Amino acid sequence: MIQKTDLIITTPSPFNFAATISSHGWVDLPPNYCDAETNSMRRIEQLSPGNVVILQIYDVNSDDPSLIGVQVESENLLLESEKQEILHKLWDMLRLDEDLSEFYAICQKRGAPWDEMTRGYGRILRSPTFFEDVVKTICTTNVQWGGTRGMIKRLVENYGEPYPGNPALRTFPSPEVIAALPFDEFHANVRMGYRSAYIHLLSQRVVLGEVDLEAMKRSPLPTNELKKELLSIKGVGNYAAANLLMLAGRYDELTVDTVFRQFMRERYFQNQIPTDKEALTIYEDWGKWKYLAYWFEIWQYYNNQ
DNA sequence: TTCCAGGGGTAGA
DNA sequence: TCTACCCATGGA
Repeated sequence: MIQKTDLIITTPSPFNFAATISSHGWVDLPPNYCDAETNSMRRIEQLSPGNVVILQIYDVNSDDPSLIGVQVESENLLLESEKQEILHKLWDMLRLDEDLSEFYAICQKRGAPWDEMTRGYGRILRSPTFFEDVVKTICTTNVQWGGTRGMIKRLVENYGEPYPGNPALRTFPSPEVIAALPFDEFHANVRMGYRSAYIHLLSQRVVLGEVDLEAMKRSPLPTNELKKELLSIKGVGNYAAANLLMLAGRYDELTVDTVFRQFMRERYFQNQIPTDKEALTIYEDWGKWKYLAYWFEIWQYYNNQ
């Protein structure tokens, strides 16, 4: 018997749900699904006791952006602890605990167009586990976006836990599931090229306790030291480490990739190709907020074209 | 068919 | 720290 449970999250102000779910491509990578028409997001998630549920996350009222609704579809009536787990995970995914007041104050002082940022922009969607964020980031390297989507889709379809009411809907696979697979089988099914070895190895190291990704996400270490830890993960280089720092809530590094280089060339260098060093000087005075400044500019640039 | 993508690992300077 | 070379995969 399908159960539906409605939950409400009251967010800190300012918050902009639409800007958060469309903040980057993560909303289009399974087990996340974007419904552009209703401006909502769906996610298939496994809870601690093992239950797989469907989360439909939406704006309760566009006039009151501080309220987020969550409709949970499940096979069994939800326990109170499961409701709390869902709220906790969504709080983390939407980064509702991040204090952006210092950044907003700088944007306000700079005036237009930066002051628009203070209308709740800058909370960039992430996954409930850092493992999922690391795997997805590795699958964005040296591949076009369509390729990334294909890899993650195959990973979820092959190895995610199915939702009982519709086995086509699956969760993001856990490191335990991936680590237990024979590598050849995993490699053949996910078709991630050389990335599959990195992800299989990472899963094994997580299961063996050799890498604690959740501790990295919440590490008190200075950014440069945390970056070294991230770079020690095979498959994570400069671009991926910068993306993961951003996902861990640190904005002092920029993701130098083909998107960054093309944007900088068009926006700041009159279509002449700058060196990476030259391009990086553009956001230097944003200090620990570099990535959010870059994110806002590129988000505006491609949404207004 | 060839090219190359939201790069990274490794070896060798 | 920098450079050269190789790396699977699939879309264009």
